[in-house]
Amino acid sequence: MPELPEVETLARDLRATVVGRKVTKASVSPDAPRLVQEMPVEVFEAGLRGRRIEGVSRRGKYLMLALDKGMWWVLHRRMSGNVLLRPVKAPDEPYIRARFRLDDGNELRFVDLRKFGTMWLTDDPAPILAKLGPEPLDEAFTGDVLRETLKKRTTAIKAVLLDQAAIAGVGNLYADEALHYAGIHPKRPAKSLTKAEVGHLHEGIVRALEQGLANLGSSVGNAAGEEVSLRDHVNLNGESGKNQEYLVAYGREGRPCRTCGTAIERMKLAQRSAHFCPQCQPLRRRRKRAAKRG
DNA sequence: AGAGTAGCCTGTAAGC
DNA sequence: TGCTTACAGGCTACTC
Repeated sequence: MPELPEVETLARDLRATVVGRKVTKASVSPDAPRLVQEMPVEVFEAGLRGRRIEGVSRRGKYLMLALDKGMWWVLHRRMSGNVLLRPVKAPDEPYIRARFRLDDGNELRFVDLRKFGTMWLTDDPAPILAKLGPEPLDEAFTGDVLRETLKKRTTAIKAVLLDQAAIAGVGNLYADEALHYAGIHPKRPAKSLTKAEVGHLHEGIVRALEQGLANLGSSVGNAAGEEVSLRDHVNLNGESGKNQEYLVAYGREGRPCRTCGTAIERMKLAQRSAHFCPQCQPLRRRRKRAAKRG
């Protein structure tokens, strides 16, 4: 699913391909009535027409395209949203919810099986992004910053990692990965983490996200060998990422922990599946020696 | 105010 | 075999 590494990969691909291009036509499918936010679809389509893309950035899981005339095109992929860059004449993929013709013979296609994706056209993106917490890959995001956030929270650490107001851009997959790297059980109350554990978690978050980014994202739901698979994240050219091959926790239920060989377990937490190693990520501190009985 | 959860959405897979 | 149900999950809106 698109989290920080997947959205950042998309932002980088777009920066290399569509900056300087002009949108000559925008059309949103009538079967995606929730795609455009806060304005009628016709206003959105007319507002994008003729706009030049001047820059591409990312905040949390939001993709931001800076347009001329001070406008911003903001996009959130949610669960199954993908952006593809294709020649106008290329055959359609299934589930195209909107298309944006460019002035070079290509078009951007927003493909979204589950229709959770959202877009805005605005002269001020700040309200859309207002609740987001710090960017985990910024230098300003330190172990101390994370410790300040966690010390007030009584809920499970994994629920906090999923809270975009606590840390922007971490979702279910990278939260499981970060907790595994840190050796922390997903159910541990956030405020119960020691200073050392918060340090390990900080390192785990950065490590999980940077590895995902280096591998151009995780594509866990796509059928192997399918050229353009649309059940999960694909990049601008339609290819899957590679990070699913390197995951240590997410989606590995029943398979051996890469550290100790114990079977990875799955549990329900905060209405999400949480994957963890019961040996490397114990809920309670293990006794140093087995208790003697009798 | 923090915590917990229904609902949005559709294809796949498990269960009867 | 064919139908029903559960599941995947980012985020908002809602309740307690």
